[in-house]
Amino acid sequence: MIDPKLLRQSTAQVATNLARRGFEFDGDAYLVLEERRKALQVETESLRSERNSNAKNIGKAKAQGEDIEPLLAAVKDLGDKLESRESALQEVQTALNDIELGLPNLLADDVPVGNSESDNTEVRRWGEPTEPGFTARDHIDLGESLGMLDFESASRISGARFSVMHGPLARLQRALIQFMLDTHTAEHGYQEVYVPYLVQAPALVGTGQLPKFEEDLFQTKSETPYYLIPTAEVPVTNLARDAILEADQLPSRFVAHTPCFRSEAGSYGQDTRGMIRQHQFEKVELVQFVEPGKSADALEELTGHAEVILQRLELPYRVVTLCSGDIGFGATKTYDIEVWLPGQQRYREISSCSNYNDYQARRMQARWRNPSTGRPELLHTLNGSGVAAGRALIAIMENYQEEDGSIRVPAVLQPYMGGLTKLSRG
RNA sequence: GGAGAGAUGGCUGAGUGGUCGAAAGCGCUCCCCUGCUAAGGGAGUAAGGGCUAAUACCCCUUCGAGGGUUCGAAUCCCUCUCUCUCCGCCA
Repeated sequence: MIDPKLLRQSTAQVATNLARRGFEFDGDAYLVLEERRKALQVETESLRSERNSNAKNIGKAKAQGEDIEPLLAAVKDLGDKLESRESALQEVQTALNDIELGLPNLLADDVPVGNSESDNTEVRRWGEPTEPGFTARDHIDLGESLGMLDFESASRISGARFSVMHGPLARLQRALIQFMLDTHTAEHGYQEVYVPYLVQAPALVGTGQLPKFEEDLFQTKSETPYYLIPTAEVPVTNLARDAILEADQLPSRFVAHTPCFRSEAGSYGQDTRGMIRQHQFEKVELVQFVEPGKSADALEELTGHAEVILQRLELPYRVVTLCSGDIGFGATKTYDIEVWLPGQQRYREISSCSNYNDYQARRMQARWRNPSTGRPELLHTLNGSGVAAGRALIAIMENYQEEDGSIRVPAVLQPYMGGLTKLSRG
């Protein structure tokens, strides 16, 4: 959520910033509502104040044994009047809140303007695109011919956009997850957390998936409705909900491995084959809570933590800054890390690292106590994949393939594979 | 799933219709006192919102959540959620 004060004091600037995203914010309509809110709130509160002092006087009079009938008469129609103002105020506040929850975050100044993925700007590259010296096969071809990737069973069980992995390949994904968790906890200062995979609506409102993107989520039919998490960002970031962290607790870094569930509504026709875009995938997620003012640096650092994983896996990648038209709803700035996939002859997203500044914190009331003011203030939240396990698995398969269709195991993962150095048929 | 108990400020815990945003204690902050330490004395110490140039006043809201009764609710009524204890079931 954007600071409501900023919204009403600098409406035009906000609208200009949001326009870079192609988001149209009707500032005038907002200000009309805001004026009504102010008038109604001032009126409502003064009526309440009047009622309170009357009630106090009645109490005093009664205690002294005086006749309270005239006082009661004087207060008679106050209740009705107050009630009508309260409900009018409530209505306006709900309308304002709906608008505010529907606004994307303000963009950082250095986010490039653009309309689509093609306008993202490359920041750096690491490694050279793998040249196997033969025609590279894609992960589907490789996995199926190894007998380790089984889309047929998956579709029989669950339909499209699921996969079944067998034996060493399934283990390789587990190895990857272990390796990533170990690296982030031992070397990057993250604390591992285990979190619920089913969450309730307020958690998703907090991180920004709701109310606007409900169609991307799976929901249970239970008596209390739950949503399956689309990312660990949701439960992990909500750890700070309604909290006031002390200054010495910041920065606070968490890492979690969870499955992620996405309905992928609207993605039909894209990446329909293979493991690139599925309803269920595994991800290791990094989340940070930091002091405001330090989040820009923290984003660089967090992105670096994700990059380390790819470097250790010796997977070529590049980092791009998402442009204003491609960046996510709640982010103020996002770096995508794209890994080279020889089977597709292009870079594909494997991690997305975002700074949300106080956008999520405001929705969640996630605060810290600023020692210089002594007051609770909103903190800043960041998150990034560190990295998506399913896609990392694809990247390993395609980048480590041999001409005979076998797949070498990256050196850093071999200890997690019981010393196995190669995935091969039979 | 069954039975019972409970939810109050950073913590413990009082408060069953009025001056209660809330006793007392602990903790914390500041001041005083005291060779040092220990002890002692005093003052302060919730959050959100409105108004505002203001983190100054003033006002509103909040005692698990939501509704209701009332001139007035932490206190009475209803619904829900969560926590704890015991039983059952289970990984």
